[in-house]
Amino acid sequence: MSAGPSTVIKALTLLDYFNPSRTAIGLSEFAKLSGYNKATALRFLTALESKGFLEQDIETRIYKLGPAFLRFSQLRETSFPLAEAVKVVLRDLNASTGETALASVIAGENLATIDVVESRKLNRVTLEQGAALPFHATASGLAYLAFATDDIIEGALSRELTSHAGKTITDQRKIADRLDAVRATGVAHTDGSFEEDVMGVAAPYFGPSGKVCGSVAIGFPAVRGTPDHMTAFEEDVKRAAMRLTGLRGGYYPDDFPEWAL
Amino acid sequence: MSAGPSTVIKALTLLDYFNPSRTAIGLSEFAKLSGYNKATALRFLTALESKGFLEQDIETRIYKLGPAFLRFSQLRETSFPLAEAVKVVLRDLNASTGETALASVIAGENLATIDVVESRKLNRVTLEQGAALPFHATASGLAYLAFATDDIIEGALSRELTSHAGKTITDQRKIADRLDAVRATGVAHTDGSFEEDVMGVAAPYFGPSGKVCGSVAIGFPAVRGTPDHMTAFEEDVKRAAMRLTGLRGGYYPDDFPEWAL
DNA sequence: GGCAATCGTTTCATTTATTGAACCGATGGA
DNA sequence: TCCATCGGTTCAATAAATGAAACGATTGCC
Repeated sequence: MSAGPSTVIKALTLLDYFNPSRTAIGLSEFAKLSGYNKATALRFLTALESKGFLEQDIETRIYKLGPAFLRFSQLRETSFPLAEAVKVVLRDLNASTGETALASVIAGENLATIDVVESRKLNRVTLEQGAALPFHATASGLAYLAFATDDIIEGALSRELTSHAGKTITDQRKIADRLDAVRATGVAHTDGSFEEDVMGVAAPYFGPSGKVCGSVAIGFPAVRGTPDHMTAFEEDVKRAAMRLTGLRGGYYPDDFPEWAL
Repeated sequence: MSAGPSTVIKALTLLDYFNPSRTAIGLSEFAKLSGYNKATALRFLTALESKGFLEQDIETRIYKLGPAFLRFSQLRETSFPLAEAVKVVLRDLNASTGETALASVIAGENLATIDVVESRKLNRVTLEQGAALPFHATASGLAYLAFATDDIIEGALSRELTSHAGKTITDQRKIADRLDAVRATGVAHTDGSFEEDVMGVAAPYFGPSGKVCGSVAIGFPAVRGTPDHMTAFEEDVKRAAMRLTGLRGGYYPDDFPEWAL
């Protein structure tokens, strides 16, 4: 059962080691993180750099994400403006709930935050843009997974299920149950599974062929997760996801709980 | 003297076939454009798709640029906000000149438009965002090349120098002369070399290690290229490039004509 | 100031993934 | 109905990826 270890995939995987708190990486660090041989890593890095996907500081020899992303995201947006639609939807979701709103999208094996509109409350949830969201510990991740294909679910859960907080669910069976619940209602909840005293509510949005693309969510301090708030939150989040689905030209899949819309 | 044709580079090169007027490409078209075997192209495409760099419409099987660019450009911007700085600079350049302002950045072997602020005049130059700029026929290209390393210059000029308009310079020696002029003054001009009756003025901007990153430019109808306009335009463009260099945390290289600043 | 660790980089024999012609079934237009 | 073209698959031949070791240059530590 050889998965076909394409060289291209290996090279592109190096980019996944960037995150909001690690924006610059050197050769040796790449080699250590990826487990590749230093020579191999170097060849990948120079290849990526030559196409503008990385940028090497000529003095420190350290690598950063390159200008190609500027170029291609620009290009993608002209033909397929998602970023703008996301911004609008999140602003409204933030306005109606008063909480921090975020949207995520699946890119490869990662669910990545693509935009955040923060709450203006003093006690609020602050998120890093561009961060990867663990599938099993966030509402966004659960909302996405619930409507993903079986092999994606399996792939996501077969990784190590890190415990991020006291209430993180690390049992694969329990997560499967949670996903069933999400499928039934169309929304996902978390309560202290990503960070202590932080709750999340999320709903998936879909693409043109009924394929789930990512999720829309809010995050808020657990103290504000009172029952009456929650029902309002759920409605708002679902509406936001529906709207984004529409703006994206997407369709809900057949197995989506219609009554939940 | 085998150049070592890395598979990774070949795969990433496929992405270069996207442009503002071709935002979706099928397998066979990729194979034809790139000259790769269909099987090879397919393997590259699925690899790119699996990492989110491409997105395949499940019905038409056609490929588009994927969501990974959203993710990584977001990530790049949080640590290194260029897009915003560019927007500000271009708006001011547009305000002071009244003409269409654009910024470009080198990504791999291409000089790509990353942002455009259009003139509000009726008779104006309209540009497509994300388009690749030919080095030899645009002011942006000449401004960049003039301060690039010798091997980049050679690489850029060794490609076929397509004639885009009546006055396009396709003679390599003449272009070298133009580059000398640009080095002396710090600004590049074009007059009808990219499109008839369109003029351009451009200046390079630099990165943290004194390396040229791209250029800032304006494009305008040739009728407005009167001598007094031109001197003002040059000053405005140079100032804009200087500002962008500063915002980017860049430095001018030692061989930059200081009196030109 | 000198020693040691670590950095990025190069080399080269070994291995393994990449390559491409031919083939397949599906789709769609003439 | 036929033919062209689409996306995708197969498999032997081949060419490219690999990794241990070594190199020189910094860097940091005693």
